[in-house]
This record gives sequence, C-alpha cells and structure tokens, in this order.
Amino acid sequence: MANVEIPDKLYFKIGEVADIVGVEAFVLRFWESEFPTLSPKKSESGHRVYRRTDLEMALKIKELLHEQGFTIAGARKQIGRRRRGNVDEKVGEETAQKLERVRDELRDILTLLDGKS
Amino acid sequence: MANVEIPDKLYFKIGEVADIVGVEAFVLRFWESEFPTLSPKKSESGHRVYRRTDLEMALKIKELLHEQGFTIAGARKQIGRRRRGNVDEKVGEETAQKLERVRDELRDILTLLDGKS
DNA sequence: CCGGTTCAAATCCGGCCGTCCCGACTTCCT
DNA sequence: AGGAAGTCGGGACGGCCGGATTTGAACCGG
Repeated sequence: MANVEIPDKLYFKIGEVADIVGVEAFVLRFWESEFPTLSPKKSESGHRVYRRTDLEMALKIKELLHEQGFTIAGARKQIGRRRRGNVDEKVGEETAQKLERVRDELRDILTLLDGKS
Repeated sequence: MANVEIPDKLYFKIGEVADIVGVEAFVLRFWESEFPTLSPKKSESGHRVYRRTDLEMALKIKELLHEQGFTIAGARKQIGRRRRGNVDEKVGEETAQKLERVRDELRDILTLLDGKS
C-alpha cells in the first residue's frame, strides 16, 4: 500500500496535491465533482485549498479506483460505508478499538475459510 | 445478502443459470471470456454444463460487479485473492458447505461492525 | 418433428472516466 | 512592476468498458 508521505504543512494547492497523489490536477477537479467527500475549501479568489484530510481522501479515492479496481460508484459506496456510524452512531474511542480488533480477527478467519471452499 | 437458493441438481444449463443468477445468458458467456475462474464444462455437442461451483462463481461475480461496484479487472483481482491456497488443501463437499454458511455469517457480522468504526 | 434453447463470434453502443482546451484571472519570482 | 507559471470553470472530446444484439446453424425435449 504505497505509503506516500505527506509534507508537514497545513495547506496544499491543487498542483501539490496532484504531485503527491500522482494524478493530474484536472483529475482532482473531476473527482471533486464525483465524490461529495472530497471538497476542499476555496480561497478568497476561488483557488482550492486542500487540508491534510482532503489530501488523504484523495489518496483513498486513488487507492480504491486504481489499486482495488472499483468503479466510481463503487468507490463512493465503499467510502460511505466506512463513514456511516461515524456520524450518527458514534462510539467511544475504547470501544472502537475493541471493535477494530474483533474485526481484524474475523477478517483473518474469513481469509482462512476462503482458502478452503 | 440476497441468499438465492440453488436448486438441488447436479447440472444446470445456461438458461437456468441465467434465471438463478439474474442476468441474461449472453452476459454469462461474456463473463466466461473475462473470468478464467468461470469455466463450465461443455457437453459433447458444445453446450455449457454448469456445476454448482460454477453457479456460485457466477453469483460471486455478480455480487462483485453489481453490488460492490468493482470493475471487471477489479473483480478478477478480488477473486484471485480469495483463491490462493485453495488448491493443495481441499476439503470434502459437506465440509465446504458448512464453511460456506459460517463464512456468510461472518460476513454479515463484519458488515454490522463496519458500520461503527 | 417442431418450437424453444444454445452455439460462436462479430458488431454495435451508451456511458463511464477521464483528457484536453479555452480565455480569464491569480500568484509567484526576481 | 511585469512576465511566467499556476489555477479557474466549463464545455467538448474520446477511448474503452461492459454489456447487448445479430445471424444462421445446430441441438434438445416433448
């Protein structure tokens, strides 16, 4: 999972994001039109201002589209799935970590099982 | 996870499979050209003869393409991932079915959990 | 033996997913 | 300040993905 390191800055311009993510600026604009979850702020003059989270979302989208092979609709759904519950059904930090571990175990079991059918 | 029940027969014709899976016959032929893992036997006269496993593979492909939103290439990759280790550690038919059910339950649980991280 | 099913393979097609272009700003560099 | 480089929105273009259709013949079940 090609860990791209993100420079330690607060704000990024579209060109910088394009370099880091590894796509062209117009692709970022296109994604913005397709993913509600990718919506950088705009400066006074209308230029995009990406924060760290925006950048991570762009990376996530690239992962889903280019590495995993989702369609845009599929990627959108996938992202939505992760976020649901994050919003309206929040759980404590500790509980979340427990869930995380349980989930990991289940995934391992699934992997094991999937090797045998 | 729309559990389609599969009639208790040994062999299926393409039309039956089409009905069960919920796609048209030509789609199954098309998928066959795209997924090495979907390759039903052919009868003497060249007609496709689907076994239960072929049918399940078709269902799996449909799930990946239509529900999950993978591209064909993505779905292929996803399937390849599941199959590793499948070859040299075969289990009996009955055991396989039990595993199948357990797996389905786990998947449901995972889906539940994924809504909360 | 006849209507419905299946065959292979070529062709067609809508739309997804970018890709490019444009003229008009804005920002950066020196 | 002033030119080069970057960014803007929006529209048009296009390759190719994922089927969908076509054709004429062979096959199958009742």
